[in-house]
Amino acid sequence: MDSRARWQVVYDDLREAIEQGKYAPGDQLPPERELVERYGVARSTIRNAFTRLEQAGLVSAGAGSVGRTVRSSLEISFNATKFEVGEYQDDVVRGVDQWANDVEHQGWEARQQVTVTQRAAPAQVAKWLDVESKTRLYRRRRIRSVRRPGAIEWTPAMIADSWFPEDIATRQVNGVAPLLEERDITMPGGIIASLGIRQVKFIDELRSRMPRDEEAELLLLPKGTPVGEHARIGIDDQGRRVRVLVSVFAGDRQFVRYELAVNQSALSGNRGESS
Amino acid sequence: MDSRARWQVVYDDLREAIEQGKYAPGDQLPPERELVERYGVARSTIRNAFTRLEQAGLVSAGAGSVGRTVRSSLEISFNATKFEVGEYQDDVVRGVDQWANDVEHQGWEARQQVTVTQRAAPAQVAKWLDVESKTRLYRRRRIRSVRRPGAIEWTPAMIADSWFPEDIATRQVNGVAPLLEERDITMPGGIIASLGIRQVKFIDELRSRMPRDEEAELLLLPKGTPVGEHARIGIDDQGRRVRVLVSVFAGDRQFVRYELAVNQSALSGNRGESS
DNA sequence: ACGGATTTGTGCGTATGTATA
DNA sequence: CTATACATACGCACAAATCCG
Repeated sequence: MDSRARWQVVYDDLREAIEQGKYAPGDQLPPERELVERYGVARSTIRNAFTRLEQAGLVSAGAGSVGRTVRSSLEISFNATKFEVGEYQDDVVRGVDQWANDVEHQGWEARQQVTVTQRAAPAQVAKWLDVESKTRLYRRRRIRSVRRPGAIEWTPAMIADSWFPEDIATRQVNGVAPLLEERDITMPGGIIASLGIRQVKFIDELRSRMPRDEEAELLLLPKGTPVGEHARIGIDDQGRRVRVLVSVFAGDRQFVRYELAVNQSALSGNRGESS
Repeated sequence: MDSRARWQVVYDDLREAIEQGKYAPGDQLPPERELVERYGVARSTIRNAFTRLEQAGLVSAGAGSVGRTVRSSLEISFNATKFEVGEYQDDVVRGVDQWANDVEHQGWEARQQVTVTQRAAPAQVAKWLDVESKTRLYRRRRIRSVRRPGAIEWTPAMIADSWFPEDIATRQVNGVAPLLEERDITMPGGIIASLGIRQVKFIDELRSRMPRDEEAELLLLPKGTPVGEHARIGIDDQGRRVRVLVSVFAGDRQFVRYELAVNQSALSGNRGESS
């Protein structure tokens, strides 16, 4: 009758039940033992179905009496056009940067932890900055976390790594090199501008990929959760690539937003759009 | 000595070998049977390790003599600022749209298959278009594929679904409704403009998520491959949301690119950027 | 066109370890 | 401490896909 594999029958049933809301986000799913009885199959078959539900991002697991539960998504947006490019009004007095500002407008509390290290450029970073691979660079890492006001637990939401060539990272203002300070810093116009660098253009690249092991650990990612990678390359008025900001965020917690005004003259001169 | 689980020893060894290039993209990995002997563990333990390598996107599998192979990435970029917004010059005579144009500049051949259906708005689409859920809409789907010149096989790269309200989808030019035509259409200024609609603003949302079953099938995604979802909402001069273009692409084949000019006046008036 | 060899896919049963409430 | 539930691990058997001669 049913040509589907046994694990797939279980998979389809559970998936349908979840999508129809019979199990709400956070609900506990039946334990393996119970499904073994209900379907009359081996435990490994049930586990196969669950493994795939985890891969599909619908279910997460924890040993003990938590069992398997339906995943929920937080859906925080991050506006990449307002960020740096546009009209954001930040609060230097409160020491809040633009990401935090954006997130707080959506009803979250935000914080970040900063670490600065010197290290050889990974291949991809070298390509972005247009330098030799393994050039010594400075990496300013910010682990950004959010929580609902009143909540106790912080949820890590983003790893934001800025990479700088040595001469830029070590530039000083008033006797200190702000990019090397391991704390949350805000400066009028942004740190980079305060160092006398005029960024005139950004190139953004956005990718969807599976996390590296380190990222999965830092972001507390359940198995099978993809990440978004947002790389912003800053180019100054000399055409030099002065830094790249690589933001890695959990796909189930955050998305990126752009707002673009249509260039009417370009559009009318344009030809052939097959929307 | 080694507190790692047995499967993890195998996982770490293989992962390191792949990352160090001992197995190049496309290379075949040792079969399960051989690793069972080498490590002296059960086959299910080896399979556990491989399952996680597949989840991490490093390895893909196929029964028979193909065995397990190291995955490669194609890395096609897709410029979201030039697309519709910017200065692209397309070729109406050749009937090439902007996506194809972009891809062909990177040395690929491109084609797309178009299907148009009428259907109830899914919840997410309804939110994007700001209409009631289940409103009848038209969906214009384009399956976009690429290949290297000279190659035989087409690789599906993107599912591009445009959703329109009924009154817009059925609008006619010269007696035909171009949005309902199931073929590749290009028009001067784009189809939408030719229908008398002036889009003045786009809102783009980008997400990283696991594919739905249908998407995995259409894009021939190996297990554990995430997708990028790029939604472009078009807003006309009345403030109406006239369409949403939802592009779903394989994370291992394509990424999105934006080029942004920095608004210097906004930036200098801006305060507090903690790059 | 077919058959055999290889390799992964599916499935069973069982046992023990580990995390959680 | 204990019951529950998932994690890891062993071994076995047969099915299905693929490639090659």
